Amino acid sequence: MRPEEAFGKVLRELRRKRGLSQEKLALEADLDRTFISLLERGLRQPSFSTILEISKILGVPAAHLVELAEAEMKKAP
Amino acid sequence: MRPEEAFGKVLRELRRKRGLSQEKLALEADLDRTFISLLERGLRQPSFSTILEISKILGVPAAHLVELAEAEMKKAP
DNA sequence: CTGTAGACTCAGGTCGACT
DNA sequence: TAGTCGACCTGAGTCTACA
Repeated sequence: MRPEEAFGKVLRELRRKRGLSQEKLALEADLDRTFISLLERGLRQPSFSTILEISKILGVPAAHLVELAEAEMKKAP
Repeated sequence: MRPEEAFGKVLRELRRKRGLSQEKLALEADLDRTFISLLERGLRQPSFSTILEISKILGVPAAHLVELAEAEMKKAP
């Protein structure tokens, strides 16, 4: 599983767990809604600061987001 | 402290602790030496996959790298 | 609410050369 | 060994619009 896919999967799971729409998340993270869509589908990858922004809104440390993505990648290398 | 600076600081510390030159790190991480230089000085920020590559060579989980950078940012917000 | 597409800007990342 | 410069190319991130 590629990094973008792993990140996208984790992002979608956490966002839904928070009951947030892509639009709401995008708005609060100061990003574009279409970009969140691309990220979740693994078609784009985030930069470091984007990871920080998103994790901030999701209410988890960025390290945790990354940890989940890494774990996801190890499932199906 | 901006994200790029925090990441750069942590990167430089870990790299030196490993006794690696920028060039060696760049070579193994499949990146450019000048880009490592820019990263360490906080003039550029890494993408997600770049964080993964670098942490792999440094022998730490990417989550740990991010964690250290986050901690660095909290020192002087 | 989300996926998608086109067009756009700017920064991520490369490369060669010089200090 | 590391910093820097200039040119270059790709991809991160935006915006509008439509299904």
